Amino acid sequence: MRADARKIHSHLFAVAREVVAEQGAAASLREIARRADVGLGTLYRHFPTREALFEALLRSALDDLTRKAGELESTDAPGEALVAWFRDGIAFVRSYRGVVELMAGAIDDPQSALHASCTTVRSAGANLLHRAQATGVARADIDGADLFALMASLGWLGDQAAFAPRAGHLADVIASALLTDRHLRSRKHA
Amino acid sequence: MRADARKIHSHLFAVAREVVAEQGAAASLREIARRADVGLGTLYRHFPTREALFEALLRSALDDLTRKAGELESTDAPGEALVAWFRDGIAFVRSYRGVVELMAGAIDDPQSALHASCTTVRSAGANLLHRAQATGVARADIDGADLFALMASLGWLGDQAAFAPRAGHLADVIASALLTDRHLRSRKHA
DNA sequence: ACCTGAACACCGTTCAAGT
DNA sequence: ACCTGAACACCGTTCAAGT
Repeated sequence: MRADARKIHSHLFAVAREVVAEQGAAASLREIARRADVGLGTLYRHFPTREALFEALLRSALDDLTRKAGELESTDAPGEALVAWFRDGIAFVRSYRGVVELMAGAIDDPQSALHASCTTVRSAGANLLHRAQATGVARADIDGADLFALMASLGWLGDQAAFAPRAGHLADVIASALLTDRHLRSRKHA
Repeated sequence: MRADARKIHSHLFAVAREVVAEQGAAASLREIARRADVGLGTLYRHFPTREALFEALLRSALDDLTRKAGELESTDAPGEALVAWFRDGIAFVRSYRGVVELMAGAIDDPQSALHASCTTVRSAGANLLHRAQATGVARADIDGADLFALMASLGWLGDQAAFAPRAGHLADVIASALLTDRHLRSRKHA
């Protein structure tokens, strides 16, 4: 990439982060180009799709989330690790208002620039889930895709003004539903 | 209303139902007017907002849902009634793809034409929830707003192609989380 | 009393023309 | 090699003009 292009790229990235933080994932691409003082075609050249832009915006938070799953696996008990990561996952999908819609559309679409990111998150969660299921503390009738869907639905709740105040509490309710009685009893006795 | 206007009104209603069934709640209003062979301003005259149109489209299904809550209260045990109505509620919010977003926006906005419809649904559910809580079969730490939010989130899952296949199963998982151990034990012994 | 559709202010996406 | 912005095909919403 030419030096001037690299400069525009990072400028666009910074402006996009700002606009998306303000207006959410449905922000107008025209508005981003406008604020960056760049032709609309230039934005498309650097980020050919909305998904490509978000892939860039989310990359570092995504890497953090994947790393976190590994850490929790070595530091926490299976049930606690699963629930803690579930919360981190919800926080991640709430990085930007509306991003969860983009992720829901990408998880089953190999063409999407966000596809790999989404499947990585799903796998990281599936690992923690399987570990918790193997020790009998997580219910056996859900899989990694279910865990991802539940995370997404809680992210969506947080995006809706009317539901956001209760989203945290509902995350607790659902997190507890991931665990088995055996786990819940053992925590009471601890 | 003049006779010709009444005729156009019911024609618009029928065409809107058709287009929305095909394209979801985000369908273009222009497209509806076009297919109805009516000026765009005429659509706006009959249904001044998207919410007003959906209020009309959903009215009868909404009435059914409210009546159903009363019926279940007199025919079913508190826990079973709650869970059965929870499923009906999810089916209702799934009447049309994307309608759940409209409802989420309306529940806390008294200006919305859908506001009354949404609060009616929420109340009907709250009654069944309170009854189940009074007999100790539903967990005490959720309220009618939580129940409504959970229904909405499951409706949203059903709207996402990637999540829809598991939405039914996830509804089971969450429905069971609404109930207490006491209820679940009593069912096992039955 | 009711209907019409042009007008306005926006979108996303593409691509010939410029530097 | 890269950037530009007009062009195209859409939106939602309003409102003067018509019947």
